[in-house]
Amino acid sequence: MKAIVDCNNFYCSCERLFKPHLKTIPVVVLSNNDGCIISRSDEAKKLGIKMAQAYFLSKPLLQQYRITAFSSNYNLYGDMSKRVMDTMQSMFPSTCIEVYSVDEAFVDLSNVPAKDLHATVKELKERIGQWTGIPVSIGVASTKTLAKIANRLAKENKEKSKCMLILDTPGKVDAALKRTPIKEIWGVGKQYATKLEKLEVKTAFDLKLMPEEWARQHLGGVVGVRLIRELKGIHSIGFDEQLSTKKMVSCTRRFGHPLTDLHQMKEAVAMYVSRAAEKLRRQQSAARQMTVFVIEKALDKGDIYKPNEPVKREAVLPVATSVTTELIKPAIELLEKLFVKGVAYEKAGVVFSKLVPNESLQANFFAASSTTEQRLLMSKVDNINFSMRNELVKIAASGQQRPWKMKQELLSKRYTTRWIELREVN
DNA sequence: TCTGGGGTCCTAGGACCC
DNA sequence: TCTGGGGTCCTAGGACCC
Repeated sequence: MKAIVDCNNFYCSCERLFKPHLKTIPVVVLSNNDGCIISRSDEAKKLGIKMAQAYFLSKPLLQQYRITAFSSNYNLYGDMSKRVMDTMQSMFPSTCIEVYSVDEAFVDLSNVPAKDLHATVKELKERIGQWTGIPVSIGVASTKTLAKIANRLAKENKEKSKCMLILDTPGKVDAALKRTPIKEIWGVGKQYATKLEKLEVKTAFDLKLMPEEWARQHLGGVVGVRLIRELKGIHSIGFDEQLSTKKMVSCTRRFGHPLTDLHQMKEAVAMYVSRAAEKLRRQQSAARQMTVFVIEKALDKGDIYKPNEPVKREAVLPVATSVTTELIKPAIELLEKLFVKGVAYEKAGVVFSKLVPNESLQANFFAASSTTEQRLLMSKVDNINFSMRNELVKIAASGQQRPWKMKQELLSKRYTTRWIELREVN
């Protein structure tokens, strides 16, 4: 059996942890730039606050119901996520845990005897709650896809399920599948859902009965076939123990307000390069290729917001590197080629791809590769930035004033990772 | 004024090779 | 009146996830 452990309304739960008076008050957390709502407490959901709603559009509703909003505080969420995962490791070997996202992990329960399943799951849930203060829901079934379905149903009625649901008989599985609309299945997005509904395939149970051949042709080939098998209880989606090293890393952001000035754009891009390069170094790899893109400010058409397509340029680097200074130069050159005077831009981004692990770096005979000193410098910068304050040490090209910086007007403190921001108890 | 950011996997099709 | 048949590698684009 496999379990999915999912933190309830994760970002909101993190915010509440250090503000106990918010326990019963509806809470939402905003995306970068305070753009839209990306996490809602149960109370906020009940009041009709929708996921991904634009913040400025929902403001009246938030005020009307006295909903508390926060800017996203990824330092806090990242640290709490780690604590939750560590707690799981206190009960299971790390080879049985697959961290799937910041707030979710799969656990392989093959070694837990059927009779102990319920008690084990209950203990896991309670221990995470006790040790970290984060409430979680756990779904258990024979495949990952079914476990996700179980988890969703557990959340649907928390009172009754106590945030746990184990689908351990064919009868329970089918009942669960019949209660699951097609669009709620893990792996079925909007496109597939529309396609399926036209064929009167409306629940997960209906999909399970579809022929695999049909899925092969109309549901993304092997992806669709795998999906149907998983619904049938045939384990078809592998278990990845380790956090695998990423195949691309990026840093892309909307500006605080649209930019028309090349100089400011350069600062922003230099900043994004620094961030993405840090990610490269953290996973000990270097990039051979980079892409820079910019997005022109969308016309205000009144009704729905439709962003413009990104305009991009790529560069192949002479040698793979993760040294910020070596990456900024080509990035700025790409930006200069992309930039058009008089155009207002709302967003830019940097993507590093063709990543190679540090240990297999191939020196290019014709290009000087990063010296040991440069790498050492980078690791010192990373250490200082990590232990002190974010960006205490930064590359001069990324600017001092930063008029392009994103908005974070409702930011909470980094209670768990900065001494200076520790919560005080009077 | 204000609408997130960062990833993955798969497929089709083109270029090229023998 | 009908163009060989495999391979491989690469890229763009589509779909999905949280």
